[in-house]
Amino acid sequence: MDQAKPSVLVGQSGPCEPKYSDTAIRILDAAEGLFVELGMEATSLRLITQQAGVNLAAVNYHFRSKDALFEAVFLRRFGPWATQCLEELDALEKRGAAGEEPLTAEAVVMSYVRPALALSKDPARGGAMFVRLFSRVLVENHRQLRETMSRQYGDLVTRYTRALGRALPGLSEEEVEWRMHLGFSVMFHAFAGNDILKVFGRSAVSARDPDLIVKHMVPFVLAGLRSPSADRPPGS
Amino acid sequence: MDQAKPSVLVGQSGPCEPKYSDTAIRILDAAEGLFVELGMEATSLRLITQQAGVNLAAVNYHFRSKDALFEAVFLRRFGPWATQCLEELDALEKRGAAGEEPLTAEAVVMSYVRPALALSKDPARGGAMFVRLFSRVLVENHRQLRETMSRQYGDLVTRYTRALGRALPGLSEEEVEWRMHLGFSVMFHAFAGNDILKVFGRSAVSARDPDLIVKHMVPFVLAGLRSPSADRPPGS
DNA sequence: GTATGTTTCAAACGTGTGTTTTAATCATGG
DNA sequence: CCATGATTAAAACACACGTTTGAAACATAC
Repeated sequence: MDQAKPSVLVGQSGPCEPKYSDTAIRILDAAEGLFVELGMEATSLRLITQQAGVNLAAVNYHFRSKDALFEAVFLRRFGPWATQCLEELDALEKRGAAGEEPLTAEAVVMSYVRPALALSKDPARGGAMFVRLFSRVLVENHRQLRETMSRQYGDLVTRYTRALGRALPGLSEEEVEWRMHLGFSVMFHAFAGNDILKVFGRSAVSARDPDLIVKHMVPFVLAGLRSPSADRPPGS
Repeated sequence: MDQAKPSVLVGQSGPCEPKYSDTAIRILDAAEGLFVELGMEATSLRLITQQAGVNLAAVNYHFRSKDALFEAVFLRRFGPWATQCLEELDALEKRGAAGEEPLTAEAVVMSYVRPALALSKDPARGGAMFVRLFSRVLVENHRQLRETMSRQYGDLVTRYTRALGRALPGLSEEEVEWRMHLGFSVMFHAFAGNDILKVFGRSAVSARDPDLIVKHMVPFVLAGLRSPSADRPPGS
């Protein structure tokens, strides 16, 4: 009855990276670029398979469906990034607990900027594709993916919120979450190059050089994170 | 040969609001909500017309095509917003030139936040739809719309950049553009509720109350805008 | 009331979609 | 060498899409 599937399914037992066959990888690579450029809905399987140089049916054979393919494309990049972030955060908290380093907001920010920057510079791992894909996920409504994310990586955001709260004492939990939300937003959309100026044709700024992005973005975000509490009226 | 069209076309002579028939308005309203919720590609004309309670062919009659409909949906909101922004900016620069008020970064920011806030609170003019739509436009690739925008509203961004440059003396033009880019990004995505926490299921923050958004977002953005130049090394 | 221009409606058109099917091909161990 | 399972390939499937058509309904003015 049930067909025998190769069972390289994505969500089986936590953040382990599934092994993919050669054709599966070619599909993932082609799909990644097209999803980023055109969006999931506007990208057809025929375009993907054509660009990947594989047969159309290969998508439904190696992945289950187009939706599952999208999830696989996304999680292939997100998994390693999340892992690196958690490692950085571990080290950070350990040094903080040992009293070696006071756990600043800058350290917390850099603990997720650094992995993203590393990814951006490594074409073998997708380059800047990941952040651009992520920024699409933030705006579009991928219900299935959202479930997977909250099930599999829910504690990541919890831990980051806690760390940021410790780095920014004197803020209510609500304010910490707001700043986390704002800060993360800036980072992803800046990396992705979602530029207002671009919409108006004046795309002078949106040089895609990741180092340049970090140079301007990190100080901006840090200043925002460290700004005085909005809860208290001006006098404090 | 050429069919006689009702000629309610969008881009004819600058930011004038075209008059729409009743059915055209119902289509625009229905399409707006669906485009925001599902994205342009995932929204079918059949869904739009069904929700609007009009015949399928009405879309291609009143608007020329689905693409033209999207442009009309967007520009219906963007036009008034841009006009209000330019008025605020005019007043601001006049007061600045007269020496009554020194043209601060806060004033510049508020000159585009205030119109957006006003729109957000006015259900008759789409409420928060506009910002959410805009945040989609920032991410998706609507080539045609981009042309219209740069042709019709190109000077808006030029003027804002100039004003912000004056409000933030001592920054290179490049840095001003970066901060403008980052600041606008935060605003639109914050208003649109594109929340990282939401992706992970932890959507504690994303209350859609516009006042709350402004309360947290504006100080964050202002702090970023006013942060010391990233061009100069720490000592200055 | 008839003529005219505008708007609605149901139906169909052609195309492209994601997916399935069935057979062919390949690799590999007995 | 053949049998078995995994992978590829070509073709077709059913369906939804944006768009077009041609006639009906409506309004308005003569």
